[in-house]
This record gives sequence, C-alpha cells and structure tokens, in this order.
Amino acid sequence: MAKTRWLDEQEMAAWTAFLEASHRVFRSVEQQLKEEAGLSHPQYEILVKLAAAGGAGLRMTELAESLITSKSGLTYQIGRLEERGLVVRGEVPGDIRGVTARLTDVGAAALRAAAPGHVARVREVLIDGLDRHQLTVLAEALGEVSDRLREHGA
Amino acid sequence: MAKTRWLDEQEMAAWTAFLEASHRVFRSVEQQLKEEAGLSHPQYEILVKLAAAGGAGLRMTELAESLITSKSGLTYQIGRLEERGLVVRGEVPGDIRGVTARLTDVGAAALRAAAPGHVARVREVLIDGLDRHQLTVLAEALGEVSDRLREHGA
DNA sequence: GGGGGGTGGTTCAAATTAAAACAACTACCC
DNA sequence: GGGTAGTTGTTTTAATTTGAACCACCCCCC
Repeated sequence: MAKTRWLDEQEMAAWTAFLEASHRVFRSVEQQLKEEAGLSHPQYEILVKLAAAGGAGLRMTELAESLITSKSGLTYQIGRLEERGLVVRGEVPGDIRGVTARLTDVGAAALRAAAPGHVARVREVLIDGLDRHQLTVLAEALGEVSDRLREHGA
Repeated sequence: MAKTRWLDEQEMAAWTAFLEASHRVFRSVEQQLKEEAGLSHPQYEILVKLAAAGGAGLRMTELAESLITSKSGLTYQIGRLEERGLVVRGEVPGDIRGVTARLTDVGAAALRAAAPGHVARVREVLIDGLDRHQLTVLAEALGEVSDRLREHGA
C-alpha cells in the first residue's frame, strides 16, 4: 500500500466546506419543508421525481436509484405517501413483479403548494449567496463528481 | 407574498448536482468507513474533532454544534464509542452539569488506523477529480454558505 | 440569599434508515 | 422445455436520529 497522500490546506478546506455546507443546507431545507408543508425532504424529492415522470409513474427500483436511497427505504416512504393519498401504486404491464408509483391529483397539488417555499429556502441558503461564476463551477464540478459515482461507484 | 422566483437552468443544475453529489459522496464514504474501520461517518467525525481538541477534550454541547447534530444524537454516539473504549467522558471543573468527551489512546489508535483509507476514499470520490480552480471555488463558495448558515440559520 | 430565566446533558418515544433474508418471477442458455 | 442465475419489491430486524420533556444546576439581579 502506497503512503497516504494527506489533504493539503486547500483540499481540506474544500472537503470540510462540502461537509459542513451539506449538513447545514439539508438541515435547513428539511426544517422548512416539515414546518411549512408537512413533508420530509426525501418525500418531497419523491413527489418531484414522480411529477417529472408524468402519468405513467416510475418503477420502484428506478425511483430508488434516482433518489439514491435503498429499496427498502423507498418501500417505506411510498407506503407513507400512499396512506396520505399523495401517491398510488400500480402494476407494470408485462412484469408481474413490477410496481410503479405515480402521483395522484392530491399529490400534485401538495407538490405545487410546497414548491414555492422550498425554492425560496434553497435560494436563501445556497443559490442567492453565490455569483454566476461560482454557480457554474459548482454545477460543473459536482456534476462531474456525481457522474463518476453514478457510473463507477455502484 | 411575492411571486416565486423559480430556478433557472443553471441554478437548477447547481442545486441538483449539489444534492446528488452529497448523497453519493456520503454514501460512499460511509460504506468505506464501515467496511474498513468499523466506524460510521458520524463516529469518525467525532474522533477527528476530539483528536483536534487534544487532551482536554470537548464539552458535549460544543461538540454537538461543531458536528451539526442534535445533543441527543451525540449522547447516543458518545455512549456507543465509550462502550468500545474509544472515548471517555470526564467532568468540567467548575460546572457540575458539564460533561467533556475526550479520546482514549485506543480511540486515537483507531483514528490513525482509519484515516488513510478514509482520506483515500475522499480523494477518490471528490478531491482528485477536480482541478485546482474548481477546488478553490468550491471551498470558497461552500465556505461562505456554511458561514452564513452558521451565523444566521441557528 | 432567594427567586427567575436560561443552560447542559440525558432520557424517552417515535420516525426513519439500511442491510439481509425472502418469495415470486423473468431471462437466458443449452 | 428445464434449470439456473439474476431481478423485483417487501418484510424483518437492528441501528440511528431527532425533538420534546425533564432534572439539575449556573448566573444575576433585586
């Protein structure tokens, strides 16, 4: 095993800033959604993905992967959302095992109601504090990081 | 209430990249630590903070804030680490309520053993894929975000 | 020197999470 | 066709997380 290449000052600054910003941003967003919309952030993300998927909905596994969560975690959350009538499960033609989830009208309305407050908070904690250049670099850098992990780090 | 300012394409790209990168990076780091060192990421972060604090250790509340976690969550994790002998609780001179946590020799050894693999993974998933400019911008941008939330977003 | 009001840490209850075991089904290769 | 490996989604179990309630205790001002 090669000798460890420790992080230099700048690398460490990037890592700790990433760590701290992630924790704080998620905590803040979570709190906003819970208070103003009665949704957890994972639940909100589910609604967003399903809204984007349209009337056909998405398969459970597909949705779990796009949310970067475990299958069992998704089963739990979809159960929760289905109880509240925001989501319904359906079947997949041609594969009896398959299950789809799609948004109900109530779910779509809940998302529309929650979105403005959520976006406002996201702006407040992350977006509006950065200039265009920072925004661009952030998107590109973290986009690359995500791409790499999506491919390689299965 | 003002009309919602939705995110434009670039802003949305930054937000989703931030979301996805955070999820994936933490998941990867978590996995590495669990497998190779038997520690969760929160536990590892506790050890790091205590190591930096030196022989006097840190008070529980202080530590909880610097880790951006709840007091009760910290009580739980310190309990866990104390059982394993990596950490000990001590008292605070002059304040009977106060409790400090500090690293034991075993804890320090565990941290030394865990660090190289952890750093390697952090490099692999985040640092080494970025160039110096990206690194600098990332550190500065997310540092500002953290600062703002630390002050304002109590 | 005796309250209030706030602090520090733990306990408790409830929600969430992930991993592993599981059951049913699909796909493919011969 | 038949068997085997891989998928799908759920269930189960154990760990973790948080907020609220709580109890002692500190600080200060009268």
